[in-house]
Amino acid sequence: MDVSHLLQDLNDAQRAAVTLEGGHALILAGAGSGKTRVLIHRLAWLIQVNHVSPLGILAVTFTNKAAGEMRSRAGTLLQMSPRPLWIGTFHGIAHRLLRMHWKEARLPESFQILDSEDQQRLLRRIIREEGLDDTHWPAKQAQWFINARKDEGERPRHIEHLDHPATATWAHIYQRYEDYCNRGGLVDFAEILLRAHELWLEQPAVLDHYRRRLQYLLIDEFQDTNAIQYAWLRMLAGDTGSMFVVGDDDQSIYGWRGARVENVQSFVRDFPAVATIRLEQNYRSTGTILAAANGVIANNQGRMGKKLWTDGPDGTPINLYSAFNEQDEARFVVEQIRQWLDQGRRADEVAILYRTTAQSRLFEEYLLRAGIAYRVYGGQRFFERVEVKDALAYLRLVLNPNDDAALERVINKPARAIGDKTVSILRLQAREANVSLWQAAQACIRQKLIPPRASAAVQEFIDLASGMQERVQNWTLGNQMQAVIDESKLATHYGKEPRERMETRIENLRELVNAADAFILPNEDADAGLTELQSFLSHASLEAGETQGESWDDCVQLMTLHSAKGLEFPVVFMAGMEDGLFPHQRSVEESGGRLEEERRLCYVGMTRARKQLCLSYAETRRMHGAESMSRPSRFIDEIPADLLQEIRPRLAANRPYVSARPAAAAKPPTFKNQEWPFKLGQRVLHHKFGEGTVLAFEGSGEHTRVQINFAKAGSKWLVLAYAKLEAR
DNA sequence: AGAGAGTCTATTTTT
DNA sequence: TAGACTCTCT
Repeated sequence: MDVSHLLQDLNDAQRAAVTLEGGHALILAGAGSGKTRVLIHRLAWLIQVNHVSPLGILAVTFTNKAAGEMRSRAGTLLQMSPRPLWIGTFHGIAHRLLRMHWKEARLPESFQILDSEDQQRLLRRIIREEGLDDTHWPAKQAQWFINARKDEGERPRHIEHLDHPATATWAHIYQRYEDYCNRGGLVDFAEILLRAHELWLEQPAVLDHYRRRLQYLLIDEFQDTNAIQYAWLRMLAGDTGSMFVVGDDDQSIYGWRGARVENVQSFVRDFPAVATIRLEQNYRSTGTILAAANGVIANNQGRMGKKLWTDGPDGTPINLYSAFNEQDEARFVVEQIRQWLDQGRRADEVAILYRTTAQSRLFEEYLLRAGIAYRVYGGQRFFERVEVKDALAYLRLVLNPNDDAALERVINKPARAIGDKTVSILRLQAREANVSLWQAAQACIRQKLIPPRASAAVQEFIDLASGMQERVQNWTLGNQMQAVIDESKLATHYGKEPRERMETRIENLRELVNAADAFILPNEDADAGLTELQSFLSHASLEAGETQGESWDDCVQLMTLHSAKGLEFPVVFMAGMEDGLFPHQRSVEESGGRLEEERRLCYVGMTRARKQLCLSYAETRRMHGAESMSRPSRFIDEIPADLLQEIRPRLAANRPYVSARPAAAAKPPTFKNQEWPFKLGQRVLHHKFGEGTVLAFEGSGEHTRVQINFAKAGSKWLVLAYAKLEAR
């Protein structure tokens, strides 16, 4: 067979990686070095050259998006259906294992997945139920504690230092939470991984089956694996499996949620004869951008070592803008984008990256005002919307009435006179008898433990749910969804909200029915023995859907530095480059390599840019309602100075104090007071805001601002130099 | 049950 | 400062 297509267009290092003979491999793949390409070509190489059965390969990624891309690219390259390949996220694959081996994993067949919101609600309830004060014991922290333990593979019984009172309490909450989950057949995200690990630990026969079958393991973004994921991989590989691991220690930015860069080093230690290959040639950025990024990351200790290079052009210098405040920064960035667009370039070639989500707001404001289309990454996803989750909760009850999380969510939604009082009696009963709320509810009615009125209401709810269960059983998913929404009368619940809010909710429910209608049971889920309903619900939790269904085309991209990982843009703005914001204060204060992680984040951000990179910072920023001054990010100092070019506006905004920084560029001509082109009270015309009256001037020289009362837009302060006012 | 007042908190996010 | 959240009162 001709396999030249597998090696064409690969550089030497890439080729070496793809064609490695057996054994284990660590591919240290720098940003933009063709990492995904190597992974996919390796996969194809195994099949087409080494004649490995597609069934013998497991490829693991972190996000559904990455898994999807890998699947489709593999299909294209191999010219075959990627169906038999096991490609998926850690969670997706672990989930599949649990579905196939629910008995061995000691789970009920219809176990449900709790997303983090469900988990947090459940925890809040447990904490209150335990009589703990939830200001001292916040659910969020409990969630953090439990997930961190699970990520380390620890059950409550494993937790030591029970003599430490706080830890003892958290462990106790963990235990109670576990009881709840087991009772209702509920599994959170961390639990999926932990269970899958325990499944193999406790069922040698199952492990043996998969060890024999999956001999070739390809892992993407290895630097993001946590302890349990690594343990799971090691277990699967055993002594015979072959690991092909791709990652970049310099792009490890998820330490705060349990990722262990050390796994990269451990890998080399734990597996024999690991071949290490570095991919350092970069196909994305200009020489200048790479030199700058290299300069920054070089300040980190204990790296595996890697230096990106390109045989492309050096490109333009990195721009640096020192803004007076955050408003000025946003104004500047948007104006730069305007200029870019005026050159006839596309908006979707531009990204604005920032450290914290809150920073997006100002940019949105200014973009909106400038009439430039934009898209903000992150935010609420479809299957996480309240109304969608409410409707799904009913569906979950249809599948498994013991799902306490679902029952609690909707038992009084819409209001059916089942108040807190009643529900807490149910909880108490459930806890005492160690049964689910559903069972407890029936017991309470039978034993007359709740007053007659409430009892009737609860009975009504039980009838509703079991009625749904019976009737809906053999219907199509879409009809089930519709029936559940109709019969629950959820719409009446939202009916009381403001009109606009209500309409979107109803619209989303309609969309949910459409999604159910359009849902096709994936083959792998069918193979795992899932019903359509089970599969749909699992999908809703494991891939909560796109953030926004909005159009994707030709918008300026706004996102945090974290969510920019893996993406690239011709033009990148990194905003808020201030010490305290980036690196974030919390990371500076905390020990444990947090600062180095911030530096890696900076490295990730910079290497997103293909042609142009522009950094900006504000000397003063309004945060949490207070004005604060800060100095430029230390990361800026780490960029070789000759690569930076400071951008000065023709006229800067008003500065209340003199910057200590030396001005790099010569100052452009400035206005003097006498040269004000307008008089107070004069009528002026603005291209956007229309006609108005000059109310005041502020500042002088290049800082001159002018206040104008516009007939339509109201009163505004504008920087004179930018306002382009016309006298009337 | 719902409005309105008061309180608290503010890093990053996927599954 | 603003938004989410809780509590209180009707």
